[in-house]
Amino acid sequence: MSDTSDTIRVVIVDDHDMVRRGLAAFLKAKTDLELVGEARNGREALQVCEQVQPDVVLMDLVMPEMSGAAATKQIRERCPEVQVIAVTSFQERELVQEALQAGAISYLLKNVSANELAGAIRAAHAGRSTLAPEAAQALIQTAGEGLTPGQDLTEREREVLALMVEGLTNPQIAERLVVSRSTAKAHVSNILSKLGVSNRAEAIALALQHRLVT
Amino acid sequence: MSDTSDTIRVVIVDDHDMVRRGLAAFLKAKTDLELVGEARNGREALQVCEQVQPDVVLMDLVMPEMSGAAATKQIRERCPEVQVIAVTSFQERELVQEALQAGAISYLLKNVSANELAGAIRAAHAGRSTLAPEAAQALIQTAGEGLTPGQDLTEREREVLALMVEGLTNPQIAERLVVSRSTAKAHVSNILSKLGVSNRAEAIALALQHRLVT
DNA sequence: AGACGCATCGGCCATCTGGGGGATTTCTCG
DNA sequence: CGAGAAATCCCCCAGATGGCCGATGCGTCT
Repeated sequence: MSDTSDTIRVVIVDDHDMVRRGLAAFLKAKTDLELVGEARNGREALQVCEQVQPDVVLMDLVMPEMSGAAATKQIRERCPEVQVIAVTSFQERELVQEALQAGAISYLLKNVSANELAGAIRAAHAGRSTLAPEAAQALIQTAGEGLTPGQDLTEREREVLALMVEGLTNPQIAERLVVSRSTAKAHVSNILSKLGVSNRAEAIALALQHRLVT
Repeated sequence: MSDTSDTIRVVIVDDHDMVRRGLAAFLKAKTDLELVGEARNGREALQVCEQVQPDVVLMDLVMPEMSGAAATKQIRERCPEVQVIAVTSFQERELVQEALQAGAISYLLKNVSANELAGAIRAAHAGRSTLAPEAAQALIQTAGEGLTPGQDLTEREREVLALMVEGLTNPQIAERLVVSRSTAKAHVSNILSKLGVSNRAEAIALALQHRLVT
C-alpha cells in the first residue's frame, strides 16, 4: 500500500532494548531503509513478519522463547520472499552453520560498521549474500574438519554420551539404561571410535566444547 | 571546565558499533546525561577515562583486547571517583562476580529499558548500586553454593586439570609435566577431592561448565 | 531374500584409575 | 626456629576402562 518500491522494509528482531534502539536509529538515518516492525524473540518475529511482510529481517540468534535459527526457518517457510540476515555477537561454527542452514542469506557480527550493515541489507534485498569474514572462516574450518564431529552418533549413543558427561561410569550407565555392562561398554566404545578419541575424558571434553549434549 | 555539575558525564565502552550507537542515541535524549567518550575495548577505555574523567562508565564485559573486568579494575585503581556500570548480555555467575569484584558498582543486562538504564546511571553517580534481578539471583546462587567450585585449586593443580580436560591420562600428564606417575596421580586425586567429585569424568565436565580452564 | 545398521549380550586381558598408606624437599609465614 | 602448605616420589590393590574376539535378534532398504 504505502511502501514505494524504492524503500527496503526492515524488521528488527533482538531481545536487547539497546540493540534495537541502535539499529532503529541507524535505519532512520538511511533514506532507503524503513523500519516497519520489531520483535524481541522468535515467536514475536513470526507474527510480525506475517503481518508486515518486510523485505529484510535483521535476526539476532540468541534469544529466549524461540531461537533465531528456529524463527528463521519458520519465516523462510511461510514467507520465502523475506530475506533474513543473521546478526549476532558470536562467531561459533555451530551458530553460523545453523543460521545458514535455517535459511539466513547473510551472517554478520554485531561489530559491523553502519555502512557495512546498510550494504548487507541492500545486498540481501537483491538476493546477494554477505558473510562476515569470521563467519566465512568458521564455515571453511567446518568444511575442512568434515563438519562437527559426532554427527554420525546414534540416538542411543547420544544418550550414553550425555550420561558420560554427567560423570557416570560404565556400570552406572548400564544401571541407568537398564542394560548389561557389556552393552554400556559397547556403546561407549562405539562413541569413542566415532568421535575419534581414545578415552572418555576426551569424549566428554569434545562433547561439551561442541555442544553435542545440553 | 565546561561541564556543569548538573550533567552526568558518561563514557561508553563496547566493541559493537550498534550497541554504542543505541546507547549514544539514548543518552542524547536525556538532558542530564552527556556522552563524553567512547571506547571499543578495555585498553581504549583506560585511555579515554584518564583523559576525560567521566562520572560514569557503561562497560561491556565481553570484549577483545582487554576484558571489561580487567579494564574496570584498572579504572577503579587509577580513577576511584569514576563509577563503572557493567552492562552485558550474560547473567552468568562467573561474570557477575568477576565484574563486582573488579569494582563495578552495578550490573545490568542489555535488555534493560531506557528508563531503568537512566535510573541506574543516576544512582551510580550518587554512589548507589543497581543490580539486575538476574545478576542478584546469580550472586545469591553463588553464595548458596559456597562460590564457584575449584577456587582452592593450586597453580599446579589447575595446570593438571587443563591437561585432564585435553583428555590426557595420568601417565601422559606425568610425561608432559616431566614428573613421575605418582605425582601426576597425587595431583589428580587432590583435584578430585577439592572439586568434590569421584572421577575425572565429572571433574572435566565441571571444569568446562564452570570455565575453570581456558 | 539378503545386506546392513543398531542394540543387545558374554568373556578375556592389558592398562588405567583412584584410594590407602607413608616419605622427602622446599618455601613461606608467624 | 617450627608449623604448615605444596610438590615431589614410592608401594599396594580393588575396581573401572577400553580393545578385541564372537554372538543374537530386529528393523530397514534394496
